[in-house]
Amino acid sequence: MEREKLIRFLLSSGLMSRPQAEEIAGQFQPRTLERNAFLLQAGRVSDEYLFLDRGLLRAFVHDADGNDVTTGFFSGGHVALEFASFFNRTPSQEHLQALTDCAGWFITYAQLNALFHARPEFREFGRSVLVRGLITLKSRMLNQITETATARYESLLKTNPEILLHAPLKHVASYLGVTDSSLSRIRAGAKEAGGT
Amino acid sequence: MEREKLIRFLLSSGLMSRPQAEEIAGQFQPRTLERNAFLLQAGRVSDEYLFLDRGLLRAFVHDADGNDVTTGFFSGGHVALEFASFFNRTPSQEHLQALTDCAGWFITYAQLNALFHARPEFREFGRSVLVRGLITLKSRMLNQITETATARYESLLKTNPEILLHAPLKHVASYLGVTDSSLSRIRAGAKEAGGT
DNA sequence: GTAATTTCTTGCCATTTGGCAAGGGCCAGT
DNA sequence: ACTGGCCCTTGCCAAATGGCAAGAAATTAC
Repeated sequence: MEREKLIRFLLSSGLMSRPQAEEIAGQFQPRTLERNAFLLQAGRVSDEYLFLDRGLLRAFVHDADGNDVTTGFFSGGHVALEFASFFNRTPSQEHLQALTDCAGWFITYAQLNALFHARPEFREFGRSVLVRGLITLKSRMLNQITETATARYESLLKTNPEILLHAPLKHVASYLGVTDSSLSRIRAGAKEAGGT
Repeated sequence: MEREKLIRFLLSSGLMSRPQAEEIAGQFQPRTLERNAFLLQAGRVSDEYLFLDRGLLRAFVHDADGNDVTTGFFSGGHVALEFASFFNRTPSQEHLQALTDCAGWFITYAQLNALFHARPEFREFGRSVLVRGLITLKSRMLNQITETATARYESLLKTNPEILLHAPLKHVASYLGVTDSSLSRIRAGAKEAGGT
């Protein structure tokens, strides 16, 4: 079945049985995005809880000086979502844009709440997604504070190489908290060190 | 009633009525901590969902080089908790330690789940606490990436001055991602600029 | 009250990173 | 095929921050 990846994602939490996962997955609707299309624009309220099957998205804001700052990447097998806007029903600060063609499965806020109400196991699952988001962000923060720019780049290279294949350097740079010229030099340095 | 601050915290989400908040608050038990006492030690599983009435706590880890890194501060009026350990029932990576004498109200994991099950409005509230945690951390991350050390210090000074009153400089420094000597210089500079 | 410990500051210099601008390569649209 | 626009790199120098060590100040322990 085409929803297999979504079902496996629901099961990955260890909080529900396969039949339960299949039934929940049945509620999701297909969603595709072409490269450069926006899943969400700043100022709008997010209404799609999207599980990304394949493709790559990035989240970004415009900072005070008008520069783009990439706040996150979402790759296949994960939920691609601006939690704050979706759950609080408030206008998003962020844009979510496809870096490559994307395909996935979504449910709306109303559907999600109905499912939370009806299915305790899905409730638990929803909580675990939020907690995972917190854990990821926390470890990124710790990495940001304790590691040099070079180490942060190498760590991204190890854990999320697909990002570096599809995202332009400047997006990766602002995500890592360095300028694009610095990242270019870091990358040049890494290549040289690795090649010797 | 002494639980008033907790009740007001429950109400702050706008997700329940006063009688509901009062009844939920009644389930919490009092908790005090003396300065330097640990609410949670790394390696143990957190089992107290603590609302902090007054006092100040800090969360910290030991990084690869054996240095303390402060990952967060918790002040009165907020939940002081290591979400990952509490919700996933896994050993904590972090220590939570009182910087001043503290007092608050807690419920255990079992109690919290029973309440989530029995009271949909408390479930929603629990979710909103998680989402707030994510928002806070995200904005800290953005601040870390886009602002200089000086700006980060000044922003902390504005939004959480109580931290600077009670936490030693080195803890604040690692929280802000600078060395303690740099923070000392930043502070000297700010004083001078402000005083002129 | 005194000694021990921790905390904070400061000087000196090294390292890391940023800012700017120029140039080359590559891709997309016509 | 041409052309304009990104994308990436690189040189030059400036600015920000770190590392280390010494000493003053404050706090804590006995």
